Amino acid sequence: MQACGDKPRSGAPKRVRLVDLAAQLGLTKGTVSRALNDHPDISDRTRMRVRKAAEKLGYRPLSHAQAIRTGRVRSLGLVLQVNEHDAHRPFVAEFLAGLSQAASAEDWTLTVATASSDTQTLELLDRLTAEKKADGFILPRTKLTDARIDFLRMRDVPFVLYGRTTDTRGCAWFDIESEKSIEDAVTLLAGLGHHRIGFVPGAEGYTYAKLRHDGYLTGLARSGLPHDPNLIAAPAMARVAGASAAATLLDLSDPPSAIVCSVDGAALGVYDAARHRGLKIGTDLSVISYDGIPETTLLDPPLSTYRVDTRAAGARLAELLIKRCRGAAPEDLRELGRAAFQSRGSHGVAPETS
Amino acid sequence: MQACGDKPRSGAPKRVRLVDLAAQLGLTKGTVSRALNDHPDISDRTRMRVRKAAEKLGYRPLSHAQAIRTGRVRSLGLVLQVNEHDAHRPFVAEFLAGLSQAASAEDWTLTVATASSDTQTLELLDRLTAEKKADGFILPRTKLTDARIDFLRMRDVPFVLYGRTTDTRGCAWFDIESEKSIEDAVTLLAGLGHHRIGFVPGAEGYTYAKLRHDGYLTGLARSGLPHDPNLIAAPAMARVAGASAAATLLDLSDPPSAIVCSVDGAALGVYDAARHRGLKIGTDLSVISYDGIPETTLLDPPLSTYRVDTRAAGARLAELLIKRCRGAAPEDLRELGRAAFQSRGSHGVAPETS
DNA sequence: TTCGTTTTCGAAACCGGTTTCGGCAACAGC
DNA sequence: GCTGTTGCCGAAACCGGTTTCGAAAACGAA
Repeated sequence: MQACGDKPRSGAPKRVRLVDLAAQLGLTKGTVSRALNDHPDISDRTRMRVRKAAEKLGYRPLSHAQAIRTGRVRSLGLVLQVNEHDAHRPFVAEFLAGLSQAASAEDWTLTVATASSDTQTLELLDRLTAEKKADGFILPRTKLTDARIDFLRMRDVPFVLYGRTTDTRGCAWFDIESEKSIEDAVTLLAGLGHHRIGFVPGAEGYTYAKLRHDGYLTGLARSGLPHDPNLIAAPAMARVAGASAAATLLDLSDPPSAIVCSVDGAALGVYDAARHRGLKIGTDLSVISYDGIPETTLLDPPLSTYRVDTRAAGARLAELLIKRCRGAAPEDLRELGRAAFQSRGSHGVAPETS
Repeated sequence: MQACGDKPRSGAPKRVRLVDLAAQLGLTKGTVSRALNDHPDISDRTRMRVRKAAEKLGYRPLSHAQAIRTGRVRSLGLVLQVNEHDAHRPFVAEFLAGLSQAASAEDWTLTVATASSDTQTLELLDRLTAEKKADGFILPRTKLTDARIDFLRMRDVPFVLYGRTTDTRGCAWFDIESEKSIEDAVTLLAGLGHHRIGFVPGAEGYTYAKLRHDGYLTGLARSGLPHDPNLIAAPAMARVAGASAAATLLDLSDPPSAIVCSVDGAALGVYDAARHRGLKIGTDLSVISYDGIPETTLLDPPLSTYRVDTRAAGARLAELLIKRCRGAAPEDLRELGRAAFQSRGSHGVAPETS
């Protein structure tokens, strides 16, 4: 039973402020504040006494009241772009879970906004930084040259990339080395006897698209296969574009016996194109893709793909950004991870007719 | 070219505060503040002059500095529960888009946290309200008796339900009348000659699960069909549970010729169970479901389902909650919407052998 | 015992806004 | 011409914390 004044059945128990706590203890609010924030000029005895009283009275500082002096709101910003390709839609929940869980662990929160264009994304970053709704930002889906990075760099606002970029000055990042996975896929297929391996790139401009493209070429080189530009289709992020990309490959006079896709969304379309031509996935045509979206298990046969642990990525990004906001140098906050291959039924040995 | 002091090439242009703006205008900060907030005791001439200067200098108040006096941080809180059933995962991106877009339109932001249990959800609500990280909360997936509602009601914190609940005191809400859709589905199937229509309920405890169950019963009654308790399977939210629920229905001595699912996730499993028994969906067995997740178009045949415009729902909820935070009575903030039927290939006339 | 440190805390300024209060000037009414 | 409003703005308090500064008290060394 906390010693509440004499309001008998007031629904909302009055918030306890720093001064209340101080009065209760016979100290000044400055002293109490320093005690709670572990300043060295407070005796251990007092510090403990204050802690216990704060606990008992349920004192919790208002974050915006702290922010006014410290300048820090303890919040991570995230501007999601939801329009264009809906390919990354499925990851959002997992990504959020990782971010917010890691943020909560440090008593931070997550401020989310969504934009439908690059311009609107910059406007939102502008507003969020101007009003100081967040201390720093997570930038997903980074491009080779990325306007968000330029903007935040100019304003001296901390940020962490989920991806990489060309101009690395002041950049911290966490990224999955998808290029290694694509390279692996090519090597694996070559080992199964495939000589002609097609590739469906991701959307132009994004760093990961270029890296996966590079990974494809590296895989070919490592396997001693020639590079035929005809085997590289048009970029595709989703089912329909994937189908037409696969169509151009399969209609070649010398079509590939295997196709590697940069993203699972495109692979969905590859299945369509193959079905349409009477090709059986896994025997007539091998497909390996990347991402690990839930639909891949629904396909027949299930799609072999490299699965990204999006939740873990989010968690790591949050940790890095918090460190960055606390003053760590961006050069010390650069990490890479790997996707995990899910070997399922969509790839097999090359057909003999090849 | 703004008249900046004399720092020549400083990367970060110094933030302009209220006092700076006031000094520039030869006014006091109190006057400027009142001018910007449209107080009636400021002349139009001054108000205009202040506005223009604020625009020119790019003045944006710090939201946490305002909050300290006003008590409002202009932020909507959302605690997502991501663990248990991953059935709602696909909606998250759309829901967020709706919420944050409507919030942005009013210059508010969205604070998101994720929990993996009911207890953790309450802990997060506790922390977010204690630190005042949000002015109010959106409560998705409401239950018949919901601890979150009790908690927020007790603390006098504004909230809006995405769903309904039993004890409506102090509750504002927006919800889709899914019970009407389920009722429609049953009626539609009965009209196609189905006499025995099975039902796969949603997870127990959630209001929508009970409502959809009610809708099923209403649909039967309206169609003059008898209610056979054997036709109601165990609750299922996802593919595996859906498959086993469908199995028990299909293995009845007098199995249904149609199955209505409370959620699309369960319907995925119904397809599995049907395939396993050599039943052709759409002819041997009709299936109609609810939600409109993307996977439904991938199925063969595509699943007939009632699609919810999750983005629009999010947008409306944000608008309602902002009104609620501004003092509107909860009783005036109660709205209902409808899902849209996507008639696809998974339902048809009842087989004659029935 | 005395003097210089060190420890510990109170007092007050401070952060950047909002809100209250009071007074001056302009204006109307008689 | 004098008073009573009204319009408009300055001055200062205020919100709830954090941080600085200085002084009293405790401590150690000589």
